[in-house]
Parts: sequence; structure tokens; C-alpha cells
Amino acid sequence: MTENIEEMLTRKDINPTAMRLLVLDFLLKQSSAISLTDLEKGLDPSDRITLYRALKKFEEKGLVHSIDDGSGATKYALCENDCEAGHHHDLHVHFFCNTCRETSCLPKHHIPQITLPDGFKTEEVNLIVKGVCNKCVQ
Amino acid sequence: MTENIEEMLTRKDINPTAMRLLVLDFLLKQSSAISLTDLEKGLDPSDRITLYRALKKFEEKGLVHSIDDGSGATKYALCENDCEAGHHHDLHVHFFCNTCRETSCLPKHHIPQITLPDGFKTEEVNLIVKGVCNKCVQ
DNA sequence: AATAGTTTGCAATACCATTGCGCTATAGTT
DNA sequence: AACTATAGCGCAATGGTATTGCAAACTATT
Ligand SMILES: [Mn+2]
Ligand SMILES: [Mn+2]
Ligand SMILES: [Zn+2]
Ligand SMILES: [Zn+2]
Repeated sequence: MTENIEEMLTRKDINPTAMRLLVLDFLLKQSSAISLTDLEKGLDPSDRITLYRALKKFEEKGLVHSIDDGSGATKYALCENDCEAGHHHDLHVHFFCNTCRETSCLPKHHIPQITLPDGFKTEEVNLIVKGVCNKCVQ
Repeated sequence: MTENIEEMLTRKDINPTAMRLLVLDFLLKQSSAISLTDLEKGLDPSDRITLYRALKKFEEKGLVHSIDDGSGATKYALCENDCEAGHHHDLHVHFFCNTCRETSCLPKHHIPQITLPDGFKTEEVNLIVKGVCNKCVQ
């Protein structure tokens, strides 16, 4: 099982250190995107900065993508697709639940094409839907 | 002219104090959304917290809306439409220029309908397009 | 074993957002 | 006009997140 995690890292050209294995293992257990603080609490006691750098490395290598859901803290989630170092292909919608404050990837919901005024060049699109998630709706 | 600004405030049920007149006047002169720090620099010397509370009051009363463009600082822009206290109707796209780092409202670009999985309820949509704006494109 | 490169942990820094609180200006009342 | 209640202002303080510097610890290689 651990070998599987280790392979995931090496396949992405990430040195599988003890800390990084722990971080990836934790990420695999999540059902929603997590913040650095979530990770810190989940792997207590661990140094926040080390965790921060692990996430940054993962992002840089195309293993996780970061989400700015407007909560103030960047969230991180594993990439679904075959993202490459530097180039992410997770152009999907993200959902932020105003009730449980969890952020989820909606990988099946692609971001619609946005037509801009003349002279504007699109490089990236961030689409966050906020509301009530399926777990919180009654 | 000042009366016009004053009326804008009173019409929104905002007490037109000297500070608030200055803030609204500054906002009217902008061609893009501004941060609290931008406002502070533009109205130097003024107390940052007072400006912060002016923006919050404006937002609460439906005179400005805030934009989270992922830059780290919340941006503010005057509402185009007849927003009411508490209920904003600026469901338009926002554009962040990666070159000049300015954030613009695209009020003519409405946010497309997003269909979510069963059980998800939409309350709000935040759509930020990042790229190069018409002024920076060469 | 020595060396070079990588990772880690701690300290420090820089912003941004937000609240508490006393002072002041203003509006409303007598 | 004097008085009082309220609202606004300015300063201090706090809390949270992101990011970098640096030295110690660790790994891999010669
Ligand atoms: Mn995602
Ligand atoms: Mn806008
Ligand atoms: Zn929820
Ligand atoms: Zn630009």
C-alpha cells in the first residue's frame, strides 16, 4: 500500500521522503479539498512550513492543484487528470459549501467557454460556485 | 457636483460624512476595481481602518461590491445595477490582468448557468478570468 | 569517509482582515 | 442654547495566511 503512494510520488518526479509520503497519504484520504491548516491539524505534530513546502512541491510537479475558494486560505486537492509539471489541466468547477465550509472539486463540470471583449486574452479561469452541498442540504 | 455624490450616498441610506464623500469620489474616478491599500494610497493621509469601514458600509448598503480576484487583497468597485442592501445583483464576470494586475468588472458578461450534481444548491457564483487585458495586450 | 545536494525545522517577515475602545463630531431634544 | 444620544473616526491590538532565510539534519554519490 505504501509502495503505491511512493510510486505516485516518483512517477511525478518527487523525492518520496517520509514527510511527503505522510502528506500524500493524508490527501488521498480526503473527500474534499484541504487547507494548509487542515493538513497541519491532521498530521500534528508537524512543522507547518514543511507541509507548506510539500504542497508547493506537489503543485509544481502536477500532483495537486490549488483552489482559491474565497475563504481566505488556499485549498489543495489531488489532480484527477494527468497534469504535468507546470501545466495543470483541472479546468473544472469548484464548489464551496456555505454550511460546512468544505470545498469540493467537480471534475465532471467543465468551465464553460467565456467570450471576452476585444483585446482581452484568457489565460486562466477560476469558477467557484458557493451554496449548499449535497451533504448539508436537507 | 459634490451634491451629486452626496445624493448617491443618501439614496443608499448612507450618512454622507466627509470621509465617505472622499471615498465615493475616489471610487468614481477609478476605471478598475481597487483594493483597500489602493484607496489608502489614493487618499493619503487617511486612516486605513476608517476607509475599510467606509467600504464595508458601502458594500452592506449595495453601493459597491467586493471582488476576490485571488490577488490576496479584496477589490472593490461601484455597483452598476440597482443593488439593494444585502442583495447584490452584479452577477458578472471579473477579469484580472496578469500583466498590470488590475481587476475589471465585465458587467456585460453575465455568468453562465452552472448545472450542479443532484443535491447541490447554488447561492452565489464567483467567476474570475485571468489573462491579459486590452490595455496590456500588444 | 568526505562531499554535494536535498529536505527539514525554526525564526522572522510581510500582508490583509477585523475588532475594541475612547474621543469627537453630529443630530435630535428640551 | 444647553444637553444628550448616536454615529463616526483614529489608534492600538489581534489573528490568520503566505513566504523567505538560514542552519542543522539527512541522502546519495564518489
Ligand atoms: Mn479541483
Ligand atoms: Mn464587478
Ligand atoms: Zn456542506
Ligand atoms: Zn492589464
